[in-house]
Amino acid sequence: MKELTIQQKKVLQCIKFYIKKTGFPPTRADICRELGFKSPNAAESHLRALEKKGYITIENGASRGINLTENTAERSQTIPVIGLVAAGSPTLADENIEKHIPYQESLFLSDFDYFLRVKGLSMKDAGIMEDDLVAIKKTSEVRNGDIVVARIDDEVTLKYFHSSGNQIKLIPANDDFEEIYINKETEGFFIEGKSVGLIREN
Amino acid sequence: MKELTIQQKKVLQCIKFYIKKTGFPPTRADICRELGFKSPNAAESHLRALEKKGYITIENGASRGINLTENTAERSQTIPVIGLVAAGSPTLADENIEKHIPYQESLFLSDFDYFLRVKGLSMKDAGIMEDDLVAIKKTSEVRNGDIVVARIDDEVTLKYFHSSGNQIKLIPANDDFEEIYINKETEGFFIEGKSVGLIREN
DNA sequence: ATTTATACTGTATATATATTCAGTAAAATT
DNA sequence: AATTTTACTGAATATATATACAGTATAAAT
Repeated sequence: MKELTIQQKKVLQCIKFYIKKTGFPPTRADICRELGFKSPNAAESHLRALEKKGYITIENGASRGINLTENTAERSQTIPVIGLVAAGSPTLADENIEKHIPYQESLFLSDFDYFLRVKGLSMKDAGIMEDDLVAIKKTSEVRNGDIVVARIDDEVTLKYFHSSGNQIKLIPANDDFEEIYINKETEGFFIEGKSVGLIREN
Repeated sequence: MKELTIQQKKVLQCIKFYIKKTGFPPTRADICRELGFKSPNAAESHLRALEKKGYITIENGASRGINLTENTAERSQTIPVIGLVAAGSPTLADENIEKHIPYQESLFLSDFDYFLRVKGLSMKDAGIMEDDLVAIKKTSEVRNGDIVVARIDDEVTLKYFHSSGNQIKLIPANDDFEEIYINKETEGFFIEGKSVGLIREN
């Protein structure tokens, strides 16, 4: 889908927010009020741009006849599932996203940013099995004992985190795997986030 | 909430359907068209009745200003979480329900009836840890290799299922636990359901 | 260099829409 | 028995709303 401009994004967000708040879409005048426009035509032309780019449909002649496209509506309520690939970091770039699954607040105790699809059994003894979806919160603030997503150059792994002084240990939960020792200042080392939950689809 | 008449239910259904179809609520005229009324006042008075009974709210003066009440929208049903207690079966009786958590369709591949809070580590090697929530589908149709909720008299356990001929084996996923052998016709033996997914809240 | 898209203000207007008023009639409540 | 609620038709209307038209100005694409 074609990229939106900053203003168009604002208008789209405004529509979503208005629907969430009131249960029905805004009028041109409502959008102007929310975003500070002084002419209804400002809203009108943004709406036509959003329509042209496929983010909404407009029923001509109908009041509040704005309908969020399936993609548009979903994107606000779904969480991406990202594959844990050996090379490449788990970014939210489209090519890394397996699929989207419905999101609900308070599914876990903490909020989170994406699901990571687990490959391999290096965290087996922590009850994390192949193909499990681990809920990841993007943060570099982690504590000893946390299960973290760590990146070393292009390799991304899920391990227990333990730091003492300047040294960091990445500890697997499986005797068949080796511990990884890194220095805090090591180039290419980065903590992507930490696990805050898990879903197994069986 | 006060009971609705047949006609009022029809109008409410009509509103829900219209929103699902178009993305925005209907006008009085739209409702008339859908339900065959010849006067917009027919819709108007039904709407006011629905408002009075608390099923919708109406923003006065706004076109299509109908908002389904939270209860009415019913989109996020909740699913009970049941504790796996040594004595007593996981029924949906209130005293066994820990809490309710929001439910989302298609969270797992199969639908399910409740979550079971896991106690103990008898299924550790299957990646099922203490306090995990196992999504259970109530059924007695299970296959070899399924993880099932089995009841033997008053004891409820989560185990791998394996039957051959008349004999059933309940196999733990932890060497510290023993396999359980039962005859199909054993009194007090019952398959409550099977696992179709798992959530770990961390 | 020219066209197209973005990003608005400002005015005008046909019509889409909510809403009131006047009735009729049957069913349910009080 | 009297009142309220339900369930409409039918007409009227103020206004909420989409939308076209006339501009201005800058940025991006061709």
